[in-house]
Amino acid sequence: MATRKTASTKNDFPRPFTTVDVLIFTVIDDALKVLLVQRPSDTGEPHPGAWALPGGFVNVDLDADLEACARRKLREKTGVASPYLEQLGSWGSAARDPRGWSATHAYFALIASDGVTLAKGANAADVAWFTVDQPLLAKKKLAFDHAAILRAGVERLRSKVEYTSLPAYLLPEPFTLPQLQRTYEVVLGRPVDKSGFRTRMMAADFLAEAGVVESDSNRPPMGYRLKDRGTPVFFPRTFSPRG
Amino acid sequence: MATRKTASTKNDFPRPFTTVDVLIFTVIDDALKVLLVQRPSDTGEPHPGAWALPGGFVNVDLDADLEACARRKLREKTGVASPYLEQLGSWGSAARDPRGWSATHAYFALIASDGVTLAKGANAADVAWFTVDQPLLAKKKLAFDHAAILRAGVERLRSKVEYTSLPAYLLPEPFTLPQLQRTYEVVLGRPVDKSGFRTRMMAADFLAEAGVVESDSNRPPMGYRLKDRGTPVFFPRTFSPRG
DNA sequence: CCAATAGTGTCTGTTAGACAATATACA
DNA sequence: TGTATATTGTCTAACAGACACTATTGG
Repeated sequence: MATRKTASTKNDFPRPFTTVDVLIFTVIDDALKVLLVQRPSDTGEPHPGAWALPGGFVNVDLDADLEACARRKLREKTGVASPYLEQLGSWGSAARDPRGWSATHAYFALIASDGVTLAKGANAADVAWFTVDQPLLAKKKLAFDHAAILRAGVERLRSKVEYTSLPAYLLPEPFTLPQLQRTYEVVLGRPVDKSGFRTRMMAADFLAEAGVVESDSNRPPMGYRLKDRGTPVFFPRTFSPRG
Repeated sequence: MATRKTASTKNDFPRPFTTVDVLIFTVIDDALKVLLVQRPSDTGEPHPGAWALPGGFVNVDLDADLEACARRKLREKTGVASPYLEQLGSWGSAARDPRGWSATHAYFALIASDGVTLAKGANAADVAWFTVDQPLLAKKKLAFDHAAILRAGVERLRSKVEYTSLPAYLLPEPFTLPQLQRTYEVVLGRPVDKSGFRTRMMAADFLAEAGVVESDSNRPPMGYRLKDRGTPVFFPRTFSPRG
């Protein structure tokens, strides 16, 4: 980087805006949800009143790095401090923001819906969960290029759920295997075989028993916690290892 | 994004630098190579004389978007216009560049080594291919955080090679199946079974016959081209489709 | 006919998906 | 004992890895 043609060290050329946006996913009522915020209508900023991903400019004084910035946004909106957080990608162009050349760094977070208190502003309706479904994804109503970013995030999530333990981050601990299976099914949008699912989960060896959990009725299920919340598990893949 | 606290529309706060860096990979002499450029020693810029990834500041006037910027860097260094290009991720922090808060958008490109003419500057040795091996990856000699970016890129490449047709972009067309297999083996760093490899490639149905190719001796192999250079093929994965 | 590489066939252990059976609670 | 959910077991078709074999060229 930084092979500048001029011998000057001033670096006084136009700089794009740098922002961070966060896709915050959870599961509520057997549906995948994403957090959106409504943009202000009275400040002269772009896309007044439109729904957008939570995010904003990198604060050079507050944010040590991009991920810290993403965590700050998440904390400000949900109060959640320790989510699963992954970088999704970046989107930058001259056209995406009417104020000028801008580049956003998108992250996506997976959190459990319990214990989340949405941070409302003056307007009580300016932060809300939206169900991730065709209407939301097809609708072009989101601010900026946030619809495209959301589509990319959902695609990435669905893709990774096929071979990782990511859905476990969408549930409060302890959770049961039937709950986890339902979460997989919700994200994937298709049923999963019970027996194979259990075999797979146990073979991955990432769950620790946490005692039987009480349920509404019938046989009480075993509760589980993640052995290591820090890193998700990857299930075996194609081109399997050989000598 | 852009939920600024002040009602001002001036956006006149400090902006980080925005750069793009490109990991340019190819295969030469049965070894994976990456292109590095040597930083100038006489302009007062950071890391003088150190090797670095090709890249630099986004030019708000020249670059319509981030990918266009990456393509420009690639073209300037190699003359290659149509590589496989994929976004790798972004790295941004207050500390990574001594000149101030900066964020770089990293891309990685796969190109065939034939027909590449390295763009040399005044110093003929300032652009060169480096073999991607333990010495290079372990050495902390690269400028900025480029060693970390390189490690991430190699990891991503190795990972995706397990289940995609990416290595095909490292070869000039037409290529033969033995050549392609050798390329897989070079990137993966382990042997691959011939029969299974062929079955897999043919089943993926992404190669078009391009006539028998002459070789040094022995039985001449069939040459192939990609049916669609635009999109790589993904081989089947875990959690295979069910009704 | 031999050597060298290209390409195909076969065998077998493993596994994922489908589905059946059992276990454990409450009413 | 009945019912609903949790959990485990079984059966089988498909497939991947290992390895052997055939094909085609040049010498």
